[in-house]
Amino acid sequence: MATPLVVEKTLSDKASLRLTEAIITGELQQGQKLSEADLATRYGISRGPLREAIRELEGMRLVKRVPHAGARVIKLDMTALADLYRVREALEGMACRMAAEQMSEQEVSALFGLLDAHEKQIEESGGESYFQSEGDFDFHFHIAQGSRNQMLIDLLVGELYQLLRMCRYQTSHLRNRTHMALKQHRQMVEAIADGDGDLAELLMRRHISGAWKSIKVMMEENK
Amino acid sequence: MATPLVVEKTLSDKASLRLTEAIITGELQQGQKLSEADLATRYGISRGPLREAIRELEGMRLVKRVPHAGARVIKLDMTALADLYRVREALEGMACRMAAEQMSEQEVSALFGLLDAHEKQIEESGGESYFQSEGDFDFHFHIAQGSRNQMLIDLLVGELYQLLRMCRYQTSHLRNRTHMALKQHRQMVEAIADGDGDLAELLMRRHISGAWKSIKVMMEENK
DNA sequence: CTCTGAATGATTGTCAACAATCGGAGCAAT
DNA sequence: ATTGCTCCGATTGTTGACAATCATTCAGAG
Repeated sequence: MATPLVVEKTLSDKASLRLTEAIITGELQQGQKLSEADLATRYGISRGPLREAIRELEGMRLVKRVPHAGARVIKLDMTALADLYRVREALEGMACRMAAEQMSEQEVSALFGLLDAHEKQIEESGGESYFQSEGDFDFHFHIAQGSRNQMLIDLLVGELYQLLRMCRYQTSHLRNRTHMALKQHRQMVEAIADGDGDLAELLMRRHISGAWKSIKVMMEENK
Repeated sequence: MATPLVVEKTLSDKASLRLTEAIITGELQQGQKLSEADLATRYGISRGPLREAIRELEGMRLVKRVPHAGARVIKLDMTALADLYRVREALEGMACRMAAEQMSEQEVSALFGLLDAHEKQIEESGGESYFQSEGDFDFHFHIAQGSRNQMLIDLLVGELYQLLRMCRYQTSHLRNRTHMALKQHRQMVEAIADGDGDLAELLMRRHISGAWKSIKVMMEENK
């Protein structure tokens, strides 16, 4: 395959990526104002491309912009997180259903392989949660791909997963339910292997609403 | 109500609105290239704001942009439409469930009033389809609002409904199922009035998947 | 005749200066 | 002391010129 090794990117695209990472990792804190002049000089570009990058982030719902007053990083409060998980429940549920209807056998066996690898990682790291979080993204990413629905894929991978990563950074001190999650993932893949769309969607929705309930109580405890 | 009569908007925001309408109404045809210089002079603004507007449309999935090659209006082919209706099924289904769980009595009775008004319109216009299409938007808009989920509302109203309007313009020659749709709307509102989230979601999903099947066969006939 | 590749024109990407707008400090009047 | 006004600095919005990139054309070699 002759894909170019270096994909030429535009300055605003690069700035968009950098800003995205800065927001997700908390380098730019929630609610913080984005100063065009400051960021432009810091990134060594002019304000033109930077403004376009901010417009792009606005489309990804990472910043909110108000005319003549600038852009601010969104605040992921409880309400916003509740909204996010509800939307995920709907979209990922549908993705899981469609994956069950359309994934090839190879993809399904690749999913099984992924689960085994995750299990191994969890055992080796003694329940260390970081790897499982990465593994969780892996899993959901593959399910989304399996739906064959490009709009669904774009919404999940391009927008919601960024917000989810932001949430994970914020709540990284909370231990997460790795074993429970892995078990649920396995159940889903089995439903997918059976081509059982109804069950696959049901399981994914339970998985996500369960995750939300767990996060919610933990956040209320630690607050 | 003391909303300001003249809302000061930025040039790129105005350009964004104009472009959106131009794309939805077909003034800018599907797949057509957007020339920055041409559009800028036509709208009487410079290329800076116009570029930002295009970035915004990209976020709404109305155009696709490729670096150094410009932006083109998306093409709503069968695949894209199928994807769209599937995503709508998931999101509006969830919205309908949440509306059933959270709408106030006043909102529910307002919904009943809306249905009566639509019925009257349909009878008066003898099944004229245009009003029903507008009425359909009204209905789905109110359901989305009733979910109280801002992310869901933004996704549906800000992105998907624009694509849907574009689709309606494209298929306006096809007669649509006004009476069937009205009946289904009424069933949904009754489920919402009962606070029956399960049923409300089920009905909405059937409503949308049914609409898609109907559109699909009509498009295949007329092709 | 076909294919390669260099010149060229058109289009997009970037920049720095200029204009418009907002928010707050300071001051005066009640 | 508080309210309202004015001015001013800071920030965002806009512009036109300049640089970089792509697509096309056309000349020439095989």
